[in-house]
Amino acid sequence: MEQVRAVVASIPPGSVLSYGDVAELAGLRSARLVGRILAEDSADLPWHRVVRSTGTVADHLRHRQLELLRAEGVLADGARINMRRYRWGT
DNA sequence: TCTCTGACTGCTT
DNA sequence: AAAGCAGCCAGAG
Repeated sequence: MEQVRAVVASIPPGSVLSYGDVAELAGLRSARLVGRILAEDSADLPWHRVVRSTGTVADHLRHRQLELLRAEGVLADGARINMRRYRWGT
């Protein structure tokens, strides 16, 4: 999980990754594990740059996350982010 | 140990 | 477009 934190911390502003992407880059097989790790402690991480593979976000985070992303230039089309455009490394 | 529960994902209805 | 379903990992009771 140290890897997970390292990966998330390395996502540049204006870009996003899906939980699955982070899991893969960190050498894990489960996207859910990534979400669980962030849920425990994401205080010093740019957690808002991690979204679902579809570009949507969990309800309890939707408002705050989209707001933080908007501040970095990642504009959401309603409640969904344009992954084709903002996904990191593609 | 077993069961339940998610900041998830891809596939099929 | 929306809802169901089966894998997925680790912590809590």
